[in-house]
Amino acid sequence: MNPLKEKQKLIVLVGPTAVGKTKLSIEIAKTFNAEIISGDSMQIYRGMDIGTAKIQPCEMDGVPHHLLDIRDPDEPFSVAEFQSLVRQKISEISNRGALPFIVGGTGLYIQSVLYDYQFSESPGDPLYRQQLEKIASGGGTADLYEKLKTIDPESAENIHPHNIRRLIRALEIFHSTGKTMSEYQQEQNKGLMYDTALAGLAMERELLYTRINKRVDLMLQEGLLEEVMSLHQRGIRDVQSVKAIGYKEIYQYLDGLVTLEEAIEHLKKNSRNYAKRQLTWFRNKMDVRWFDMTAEGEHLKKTAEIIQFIAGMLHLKSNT
RNA sequence: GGCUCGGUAGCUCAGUCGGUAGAGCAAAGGACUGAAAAUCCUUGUGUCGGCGGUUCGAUUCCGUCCCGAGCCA
Repeated sequence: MNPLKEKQKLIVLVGPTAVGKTKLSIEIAKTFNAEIISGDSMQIYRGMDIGTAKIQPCEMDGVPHHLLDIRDPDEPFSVAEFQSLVRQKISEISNRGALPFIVGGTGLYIQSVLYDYQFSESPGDPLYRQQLEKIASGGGTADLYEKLKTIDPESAENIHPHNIRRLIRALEIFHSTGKTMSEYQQEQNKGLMYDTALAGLAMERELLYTRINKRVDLMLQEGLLEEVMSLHQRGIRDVQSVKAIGYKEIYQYLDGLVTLEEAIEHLKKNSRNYAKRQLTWFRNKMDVRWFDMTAEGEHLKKTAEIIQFIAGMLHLKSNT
């Protein structure tokens, strides 16, 4: 990037699932004439609305939304694609004089946009991947790890020997490009790519979990079961989309492996565990300014604080 | 009212022939560069129902009380 050129401004709102990002994002977007880019790995899929808690058109209140419903559930997607799509969107939105505003909960995806993540030219080699998976499932995981240690000791340091998925990817990068994963990482710049206001919503854990449990019940009332059944009936299985929380658990029920009650319990538990993983990422990998949304009575006050923080960071005037 | 069985981690329970305890699940913390709502790593959680007694020492044995379940009246 040209160092003389000013960085583009960007608002980012992160937080764990069910913390209330969607509702707040509309208020913020309207204040700053912003357009929202979804930072969510599962809301990209068409027909997966209830289970991903996707915003409904009637809730958007005129705020443009991007990167929702851009794939069918049987299509693959990746961080690298997300990164390049979002970079494009940020430029487009900036060029038309609006503010780009990323809202979502997928840490890696958002991180790859904010920072200069350099992905290899290799999107993946399914055949090679299958070979390695076969070796791994045949008890050869340790051999794969030894192999990685010889070709890319630095990455091997960072990957646990049992983490087969990341192990295979690291080997795959070298196999198809001749360069190691750590070489790619060394080429990237450390700083933020944009002039960023990064806000995060937090909440007392107990309340967050209560909200998650309640939201799952609400999703069921709204027809989650039917939504998942229609994917199931279309024969969609063993793909990324259907591994999403809310879908994989109900698939187990539809396949007769568990009762509906068990599926719902798993769904709630997986959502809770997911929220915790999200928080781990945001806390430790991102420089987030946190806002505690625990007290419901202070919602207005907190919203004002967030708006003030964004305006201050980006030297903006809000149009309220 | 009598008898029997039980009360140990947030839950379900195991155990200690007397030296203050452990599994599963839940939970907490962490890692993460083309599957990330994925994948993977680490870790506890305790007045062993209350009060007395015996004992150097009781969660364990004895007494008593409280609570729950069952049977008898």
